[in-house]
Amino acid sequence: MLSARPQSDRPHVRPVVAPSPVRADDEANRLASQSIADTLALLQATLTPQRRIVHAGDRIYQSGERFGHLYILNSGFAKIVNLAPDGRELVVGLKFRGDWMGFDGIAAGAYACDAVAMDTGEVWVLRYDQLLAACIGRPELLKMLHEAMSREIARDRDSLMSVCTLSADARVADFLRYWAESLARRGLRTDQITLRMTRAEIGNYLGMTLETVSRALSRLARNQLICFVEKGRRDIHIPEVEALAAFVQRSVAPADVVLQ
Amino acid sequence: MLSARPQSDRPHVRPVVAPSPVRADDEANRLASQSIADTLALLQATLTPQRRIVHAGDRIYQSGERFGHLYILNSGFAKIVNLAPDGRELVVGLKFRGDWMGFDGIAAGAYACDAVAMDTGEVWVLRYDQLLAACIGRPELLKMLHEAMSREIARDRDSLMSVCTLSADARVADFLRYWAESLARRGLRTDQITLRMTRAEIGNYLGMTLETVSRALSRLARNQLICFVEKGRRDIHIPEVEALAAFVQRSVAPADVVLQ
DNA sequence: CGGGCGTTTGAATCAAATCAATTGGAGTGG
DNA sequence: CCACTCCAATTGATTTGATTCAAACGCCCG
Repeated sequence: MLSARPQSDRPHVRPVVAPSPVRADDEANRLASQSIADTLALLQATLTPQRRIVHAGDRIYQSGERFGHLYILNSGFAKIVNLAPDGRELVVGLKFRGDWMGFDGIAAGAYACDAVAMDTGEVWVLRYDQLLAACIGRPELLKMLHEAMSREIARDRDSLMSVCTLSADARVADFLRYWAESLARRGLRTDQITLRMTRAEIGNYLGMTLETVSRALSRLARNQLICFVEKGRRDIHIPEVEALAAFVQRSVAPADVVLQ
Repeated sequence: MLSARPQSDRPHVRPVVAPSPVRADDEANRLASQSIADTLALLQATLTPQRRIVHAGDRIYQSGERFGHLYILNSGFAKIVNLAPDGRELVVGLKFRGDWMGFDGIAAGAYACDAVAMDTGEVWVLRYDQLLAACIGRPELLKMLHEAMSREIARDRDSLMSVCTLSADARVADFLRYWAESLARRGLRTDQITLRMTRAEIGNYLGMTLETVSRALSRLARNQLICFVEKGRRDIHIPEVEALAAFVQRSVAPADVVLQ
């Protein structure tokens, strides 16, 4: 567990000062943010979806419920919880502004998961049949729908990749990176994020126990990749998102770079 | 691994039903098989897809390649391999007759994975734009497409569930169960299956090492849940698929039922 | 026949789970 | 305001399941 001296071989701990105020990614994020806004605007214009305010803990839809609607998060955060018939439950996805929910119900005619709000927010409700009807003659709507489904498939595979190939520390780092990146793409600040999940939930999402999550976070903090913001350990400050990505990379690569 | 806490001690211990020669599942499988055949027939009738013969090891599409086509397996087996920029690679999906491939490319405009044939088979190639055009005015075609994407999303989540909540032994058992079930749904015999993957590949798919796969198989064989067919350890005989499912269930549940 | 690969199995090691104790903040009620 | 509980989180000690390292076997094929 305790290995090589830290200080020397830690090129990633750069001074907290932002290197350059405008990075290449910033433009990409601006575009992504705009794209999400455009999507929402188009939906609103063509379908005038029903709006629904949700609060932390509210179920947007539930496993077993008859499929009929798709949902889009206009604000807030949500988690997707997969339920096995035997009682196992697992957080299989996190949703942010502009994300779609409910695709899993199309094939079976009933939802296979619960979608649970993690914060106060607004959900737009679309009747699936109306959406399909609206898609006829509006190719951009269909394109949008397919892209959302495609993104979900690609994202799920990345999750699988993460749990199958990364160590616990790297998985937690990757989780934080993913969360921060998701915020960045929506034009939100990423230097300080508020996790809306307990350690137990994070662990459930990442396939590890809550103690392991806690230890991993402590190690990341010890190595300056993150730091906790004053009272409570829910708010996390990330000086450099790139440093987290770099850490994940190194943990995969040959080297023996380990957290102290 | 982690204990995806069973929410309560729900006694789901269903009795091991006496194996009647004609099970309820048989009818479901016949229907599923018919549905796959219908799908293929419809596609052929409306789009006359290009047919392509592939052999084990052939790439159906490759990561990075510009997206433009969707692929449907008419016969044979294929695996989907996700590639991370850092070189990690992971089998994230298995495909059987009637399965679609290439959805992951829609959003990004380029495929994110390799699709690799594991056997000689036939792939149908559809131009995505033609498919979309054909969907206008043929709702059943669009329905079919969406159901395929939905199924993939649901399946990916089940995979995640498997790697996150099951022990190595249970994961291997669940893998065999899934493979057998996939064959059953296509009207193929399931009592004896030929794995088209090495232990290393299985391990990669399940997030464990090849040695662990080998040990798990040995334990399953020792407990009569499977047995190897004469020469070579590629062919596996599964006396009762339900027994594998039951084993997975038990390994999740409280009890201390463990393989010898 | 011999080489190469895939597989099996054993022994040692290690990362993460489990068990257990403690802290600390948030909320409640006297 | 403090005493109290409750629950999330941290941290340490220990156990355990899986990986790693290593050796040997069996099958296929030139």
